[in-house]
Amino acid sequence: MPADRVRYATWNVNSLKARRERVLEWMTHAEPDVLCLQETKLADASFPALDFAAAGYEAVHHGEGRWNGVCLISRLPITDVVAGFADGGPPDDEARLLTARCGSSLIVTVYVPNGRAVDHEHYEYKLRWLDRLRDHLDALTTATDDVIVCGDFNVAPEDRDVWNIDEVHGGTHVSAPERARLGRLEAWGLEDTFRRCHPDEDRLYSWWDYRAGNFHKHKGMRIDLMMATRSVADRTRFALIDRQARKGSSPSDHAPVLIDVDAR
DNA sequence: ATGGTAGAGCATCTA
Repeated sequence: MPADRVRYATWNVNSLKARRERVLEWMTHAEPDVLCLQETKLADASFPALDFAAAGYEAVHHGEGRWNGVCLISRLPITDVVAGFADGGPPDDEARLLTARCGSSLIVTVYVPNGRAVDHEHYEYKLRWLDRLRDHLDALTTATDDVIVCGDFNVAPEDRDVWNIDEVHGGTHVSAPERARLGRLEAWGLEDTFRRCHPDEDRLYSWWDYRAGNFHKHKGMRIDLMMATRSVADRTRFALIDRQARKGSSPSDHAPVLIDVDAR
């Protein structure tokens, strides 16, 4: 990785305890400068910070134990760490949001609530959560800053980001209200950098259900996103979903997404 | 055949 570019990656690992060796191995060949993980399913005390330190990375983790959990792993110095929302509202019961400055960029990693079904109470939580995310950004930064908001959004931006719009369980991930929240983040000043690098390609997914052989049938969705402000998006030269990392024994149900950004 | 798998942890919840 030449020093004139910074490589950012995001990966929902579905338990860092189960995926620790696989993540460390992936890092040795993908060589991200900044890696955000979701669904670590770890308490902070169980986070394997030493493994990442030995590989040359600083790390911060925001977890609760059994579910959720997000972390930020970086070769660049990590400062200004904020766990959860900074919007002035009540604390989130669930560990889904972590913000920090890595070098000169503000990195926000998210594990957006799944929603379960559009008529479920959890779906309302998802919509409120996405509203709060925008307020969180307003509280900490502006769209003229170098900001990356990445992670598992549990929303597919467009119909072409889903293998079959009619088969999406419970109608979540593709509903108009969720996409409207994504649109509000875009209106705030964030851009889907992966889509910008691949404007015309379809069937590019980042998640495949473990069940029913969906990965091998390529029945997936693109729900893991690298959103960034214009100053970052304009310098994004490369974007990739690493499907190789979804193969082999004991994979996560998500593939990592990475982008290379030219240095200023 | 209206399910299927995986991870938490030990009955069932979450995705």
